[in-house]
Amino acid sequence: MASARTPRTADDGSGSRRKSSNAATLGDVATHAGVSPATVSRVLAGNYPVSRSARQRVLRSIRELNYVANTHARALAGVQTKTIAFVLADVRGPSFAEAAHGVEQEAARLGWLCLIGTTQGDRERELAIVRLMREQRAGAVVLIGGVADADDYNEQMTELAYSLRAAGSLLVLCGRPPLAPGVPAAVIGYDNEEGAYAITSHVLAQGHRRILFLGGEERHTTSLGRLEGYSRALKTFGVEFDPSLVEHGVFTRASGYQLTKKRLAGARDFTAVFAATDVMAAGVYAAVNEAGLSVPDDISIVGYDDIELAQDLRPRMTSVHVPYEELGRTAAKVAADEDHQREDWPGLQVTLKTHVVVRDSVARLD
Amino acid sequence: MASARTPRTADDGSGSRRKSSNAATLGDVATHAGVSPATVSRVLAGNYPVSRSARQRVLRSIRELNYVANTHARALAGVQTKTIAFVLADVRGPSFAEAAHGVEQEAARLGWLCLIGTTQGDRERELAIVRLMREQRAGAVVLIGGVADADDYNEQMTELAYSLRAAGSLLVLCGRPPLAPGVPAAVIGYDNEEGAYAITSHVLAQGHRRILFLGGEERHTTSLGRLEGYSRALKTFGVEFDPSLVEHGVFTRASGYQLTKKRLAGARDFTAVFAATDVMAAGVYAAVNEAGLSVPDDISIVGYDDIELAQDLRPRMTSVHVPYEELGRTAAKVAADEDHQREDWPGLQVTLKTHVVVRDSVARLD
DNA sequence: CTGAAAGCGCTAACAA
DNA sequence: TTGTTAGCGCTTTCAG
Repeated sequence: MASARTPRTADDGSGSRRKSSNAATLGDVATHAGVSPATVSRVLAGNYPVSRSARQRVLRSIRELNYVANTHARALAGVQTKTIAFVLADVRGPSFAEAAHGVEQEAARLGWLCLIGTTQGDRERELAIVRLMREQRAGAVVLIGGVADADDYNEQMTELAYSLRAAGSLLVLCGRPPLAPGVPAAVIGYDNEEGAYAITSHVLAQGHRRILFLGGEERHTTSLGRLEGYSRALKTFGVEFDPSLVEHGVFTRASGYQLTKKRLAGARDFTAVFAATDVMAAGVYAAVNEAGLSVPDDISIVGYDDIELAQDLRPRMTSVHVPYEELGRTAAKVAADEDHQREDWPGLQVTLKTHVVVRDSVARLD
Repeated sequence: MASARTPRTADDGSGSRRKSSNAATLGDVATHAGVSPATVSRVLAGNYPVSRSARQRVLRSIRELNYVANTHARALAGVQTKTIAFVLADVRGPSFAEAAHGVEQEAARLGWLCLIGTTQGDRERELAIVRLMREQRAGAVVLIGGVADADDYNEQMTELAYSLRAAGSLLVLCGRPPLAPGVPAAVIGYDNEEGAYAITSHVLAQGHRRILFLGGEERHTTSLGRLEGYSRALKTFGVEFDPSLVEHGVFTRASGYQLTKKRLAGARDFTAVFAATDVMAAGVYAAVNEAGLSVPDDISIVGYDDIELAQDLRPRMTSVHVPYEELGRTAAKVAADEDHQREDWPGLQVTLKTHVVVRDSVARLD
């Protein structure tokens, strides 16, 4: 019934400074149930013996007062907040979304909440957000996707890793290269280089020798890794690496489109295009079609990520499958595992496998 | 350089019970700067006069100690946390992602943090998450996308709206029908019915009379709205509504594919398909192609949402454009606006416009 | 302009 | 089994 606290109904409206909400507190529940706050806390936590009758009464009071525990108070009192923060460049990227979904799913399954922040690929903003997350005392901070590498990147990230750990939290790098050994961070990745090597090899095996590589920003770790795989495959096949066949843009459809259009306007000195992401590849398709050329007869195209879109493009696109959802899921699992709080936690590095999915976008050159 | 605080390096490992992190607190800063905690707080808040010299010292100490304010403590002390929670069915839905992006962008611009939760379209889970968000004392809770309407839905959501408001928070319904008038919630929407009416009219105007409607779950508000627009257009054109031309599934590519495949296996008694979402429509394309039929010569297809994919399908798909990003942006703006905390806040309802984007997926029947 | 002190709501010793 | 009692880190009166 009426709680013991003064109901601020009638006397309200005359600006009482503190706008404390009138939600029931643990103390209210205790009073209502005729027990001490500690007892209420104990039935809530369920980690301590409480008599049946007391528990019953408390539970009833909770229901009647519509009590909801205050997370902040709880956090302040020293309980690790079960929230895992994840940070990515842009929720709209299908592969990011897939990974985010994995994180979200697993986190929910484990009863964790997710905090999300996006950076638009801006390093500064990323750093700022991670700091913000630390301020929120998130149980872990998961960074999804590559970044534009810069001289001070490693240093700053390393510092963040330590600072997070000092706060009982954990830095999880997801789809991004590891920091120096010994730095307290978990790395959940897949091999960009390997996948790119495999798919480039596939294209080369079909007889192509002039393959245009469309990458993201020049120092973007993901782009870099894929470019390396590309050039290693070239080497394996005894084809000389031609820097003029490498273009840099960003990981969007528009960028893939622009870049391709530009190249198509010049001498057509390539027979295939390897777009660093499927999304970029969609732009390549559009530009090639617009130029009145056919895929794969005139230009072969391959992508990377194997998002759903790859099956909707016509002809269906050959791509490198990356288990993004599992990546996210694993990240969440690691984040939620309290093991990493142990003094002697050895760090963790998981590398997931990728594989080429062959479809119809590469022509055999004879 | 070296901080003044004790580095917990050597003497550690002997399990100190409370695993309080060694992060600097406001008190530490105060001591370091030789002022009182209150002064530090004032400097931080910047809402009260503080002498130049004191401010200088405090600022320096903050920097030197690498101090980060504890959000939870702050929240507990009564400051509204600048976090806006948003809840959606699945981050992977491109239209949701777009809206989420809008929320995120605007929130970031305003200095707010985003909390995210996904429901997989499960009503129970949605309710649970909103409660969780309330527990987090989020400044606002934004619900993105429709839900499967049920008898008690309105009642429960209304209760939530009041309970959120009581906690100084706000319920924002985004792309979902309003609750009863007077309920303290903001509604940012677009007209599902109108858009569906427009695009169905377009198809009818091209001479089609038998249009298969592929919807989501039967009581899903979004699906429902679109179905209504569909049947109203039919009526306008004097075409009788045929329930056998309506199929229900879920808003995924796979569902669109299955449904279409099933219908294609039977008598082909339709010349066009209106998929309730573009994502479903992609599945329709796949099934139609697989059956050896051509779009739009054999089957015309239209979608709804106008996501990027619509331009990548071949032929490019006619669809209803929904300003999802703006939807999200508006939601965030409303959420962050403290106006809604006023006693006499009148509620808010915004309806954004949609429009049909005509591409190449509808054949003219003569 | 500054400091002391009283909480915000909860948890976790420590006693009983 | 239960209650009492300190805090967690910050904000904000209320006095200087």
